[in-house]
Amino acid sequence: MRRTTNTIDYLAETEELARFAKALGHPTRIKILNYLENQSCCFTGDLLEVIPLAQSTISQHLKELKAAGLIQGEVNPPKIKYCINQENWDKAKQLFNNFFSDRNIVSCE
Amino acid sequence: MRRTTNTIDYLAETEELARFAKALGHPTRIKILNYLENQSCCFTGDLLEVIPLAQSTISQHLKELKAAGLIQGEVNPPKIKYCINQENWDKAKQLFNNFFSDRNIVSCE
DNA sequence: ATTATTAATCGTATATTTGCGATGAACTTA
DNA sequence: TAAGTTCATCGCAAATATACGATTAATAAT
Repeated sequence: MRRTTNTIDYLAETEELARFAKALGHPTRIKILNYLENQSCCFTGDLLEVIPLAQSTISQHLKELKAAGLIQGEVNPPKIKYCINQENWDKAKQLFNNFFSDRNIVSCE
Repeated sequence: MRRTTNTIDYLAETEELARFAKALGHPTRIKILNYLENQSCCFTGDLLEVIPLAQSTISQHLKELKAAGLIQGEVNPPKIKYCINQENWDKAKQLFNNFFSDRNIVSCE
């Protein structure tokens, strides 16, 4: 990409919200998170039974969710147990909540 | 992409949420929406003063937000007045709210 | 009619995302 | 030690996203 021109200064909150939103921006990842919301935790193998994608593809989605901080993995040899990262989950919840609540409805011009 | 193998069947709600999230997944679009939340409406020109990107780039971001249903444009020659689409805004708010609230916290395994 | 203003769209370049199969790493079990 | 299980990572292909400048379209003002 040719963004040589500018490095834009966004508010930290703006970037954080965008990062969370981006992580949520794929139906497979929503489905994974919905699964985790109900199961509290899961292993990659569980997801393979629920989502018809290659193991490597699901692993990549998990990696992204982990990078965004929404989930965390805990080794439980030979498996890895994935859970929602409650701290960041709450942070994301807060950010989205604020975002949708800040609306200041006034008549236009 | 090589997704010849499967067309995955997601819940309508899942796809809808992912679509909204994807639209929010870029700091420029968050900034635009934050601007609209406070101003109620704006013209593309207003945004050019606030965001150091080319006019065509901002126009593209507006197009995406419009495609996601989060904003709407009303011709106000020779300008175009953009506002938040309240109906879909509320729908998105509801979807995110449900998503973050559905968490069923139980001990693991 | 001509010019100015505003914003969309086109064409292009590059980066990122999504997906797969194959392979590798870590640990268990036989 | 050898084979099995589980998951990450690599390498690749194709699609999509991001950004820009140039152009076009629509309307207003002169």
